[in-house]
Amino acid sequence: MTIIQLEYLLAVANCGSFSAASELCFVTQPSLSMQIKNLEEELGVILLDRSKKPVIPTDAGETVIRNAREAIKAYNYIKESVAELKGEIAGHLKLGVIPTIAPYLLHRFIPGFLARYPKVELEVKEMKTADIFKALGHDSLDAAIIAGGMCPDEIAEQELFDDRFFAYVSPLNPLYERNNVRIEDIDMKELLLLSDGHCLRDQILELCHAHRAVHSTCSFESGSLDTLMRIVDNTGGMTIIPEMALPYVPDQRKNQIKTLAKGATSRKITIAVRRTYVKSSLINALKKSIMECVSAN
Amino acid sequence: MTIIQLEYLLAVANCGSFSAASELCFVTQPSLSMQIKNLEEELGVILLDRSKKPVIPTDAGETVIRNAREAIKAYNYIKESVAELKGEIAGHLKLGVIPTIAPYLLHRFIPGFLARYPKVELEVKEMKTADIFKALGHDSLDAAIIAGGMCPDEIAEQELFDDRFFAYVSPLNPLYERNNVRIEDIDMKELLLLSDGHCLRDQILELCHAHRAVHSTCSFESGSLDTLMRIVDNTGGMTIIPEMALPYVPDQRKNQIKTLAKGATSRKITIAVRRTYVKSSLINALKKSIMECVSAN
DNA sequence: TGCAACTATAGATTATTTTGATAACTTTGC
DNA sequence: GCAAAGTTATCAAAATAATCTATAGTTGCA
Repeated sequence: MTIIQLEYLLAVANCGSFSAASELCFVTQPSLSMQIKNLEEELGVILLDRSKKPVIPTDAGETVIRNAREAIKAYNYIKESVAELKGEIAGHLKLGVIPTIAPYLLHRFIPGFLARYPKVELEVKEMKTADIFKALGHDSLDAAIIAGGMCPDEIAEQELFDDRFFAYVSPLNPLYERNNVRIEDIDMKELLLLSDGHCLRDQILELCHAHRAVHSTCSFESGSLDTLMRIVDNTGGMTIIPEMALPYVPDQRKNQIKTLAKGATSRKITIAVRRTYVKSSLINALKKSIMECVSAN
Repeated sequence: MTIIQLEYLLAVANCGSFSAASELCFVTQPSLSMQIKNLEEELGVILLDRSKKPVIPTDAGETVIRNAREAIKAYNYIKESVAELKGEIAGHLKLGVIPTIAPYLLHRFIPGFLARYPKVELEVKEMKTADIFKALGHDSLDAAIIAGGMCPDEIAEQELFDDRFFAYVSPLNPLYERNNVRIEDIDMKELLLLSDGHCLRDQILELCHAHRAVHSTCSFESGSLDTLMRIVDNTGGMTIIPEMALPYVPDQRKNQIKTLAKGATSRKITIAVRRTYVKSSLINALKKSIMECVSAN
């Protein structure tokens, strides 16, 4: 039983196919098949059910895969601890970012981060929060930038900064006349929201429901805040946007931005990592880069 | 960085010598030296200081060794979990037993245990409690049978049974006339004790000190209870022996055994294992075997 | 039935590990 | 200080293991 065999097994478990896994591992398919066969022979159990499409683990396979993930984590942590000891900021960092943060934050810290730590290979992926938690769980991600506050136990959060909410109101909307919008004045029928699965959507709904019991359906939904704002511009509606989106509102639209009155009208931006065997030196470097470019404002 | 390299490293760390480690790993010394060199090259740090005798780890080596132990544990646990899944009671079990338990318990359960689980390779070692805790820490032992109650945090105990204390009194001693001895009647000058490091010695001292503040030096010390009893027979002294030793007192000496009056006059016999990645199926089998032969009395 | 996509098998090739012999280096005792 | 003993490093050859290419055998789907 070698580390390579375990890595091949995890690759198959992750992508549900021998041939796809072999590409991921940069070997030919027979090579990978052979190693998995050897592993099964040594353990004396069939680990994968090849008759199913996609290939799924057997019960024994589930157990081995679960434990193998732990073992590989501990194994990788050895190299990591040495790098940290040497003070080297190097290695591969897989970072997830939620869609309501990515367009406003990524381009600000990534150039600086890469310039400062040239040995780091950064791989960024835009993902929704639920997928991020799953990916952190089986090491498809090392860390993620999310709106915090509802992490499962096995994920740890480090707070970066607070991100206030603002109303973005169409000139055709009666609220356009105000400079400060009260939550209870918002007409839910005119509130445009992100599509399901975006945590910003849930946060905004929660914000509104805290002030009124009505559960209203929304007239339009989109996956992108920018799209949402453009729709607002051309209808009588409104939406709620985070502070980090403000600089990207065109100047002639700036007067459509309204502050929100009182209450917990903000989200916390955090870095989420799994609790065991994190690439702590890389994460700290990342945190430093983000904090610097945020506080530079 | 392969598992074998890590195992070689741990072997050197455990025995302080390349050549000794190579015997332990069943390879030649050049082979082991080469692999360690490769590991050092890959990690980019010197792990072992060869100038010292015995060879000691560098600071980086300490870190790597610590993390490698964790990784190897997790790695071994994979096989173990499969064995457990298959319901197989098999594998290698390294068991430590303290000297005041070994001669009275081992021979009773070992034959039955080995007969019942023929695939288990049992390796028993008589060790003092402090050494057992250390050995459990770096996997030189899988489990141990000890007198419980003072385990460090990282060691877990499972209670087996209670073992009462009895007085074993010389016919020449005034207490010989009694059937029940009170702790406070014992003359510390006549109490023979095991040599330093035996936990039974500490337990008895504690027992006596709880009843009187005097701190007396003992006139004689031995490493074996049997020796102690033979000395008692031929002097006017006495000692304290555990219940499990009673059947091995010769019949003509049985009347030298006296019960002890009230108080916590017993020790708890427990199985100690480290908290992570234990060979739980093996341990359970062991526990079962011991409990059966103990309750058979 | 036949095509497409997938996994298994086989033999040749390449890479890695181990070995045995030996050299270089440390300690220890005299 | 200088052998003698013990320990680690080096090197080329042999043994072992992993990979590749090519191909055969599956399975699912039209």
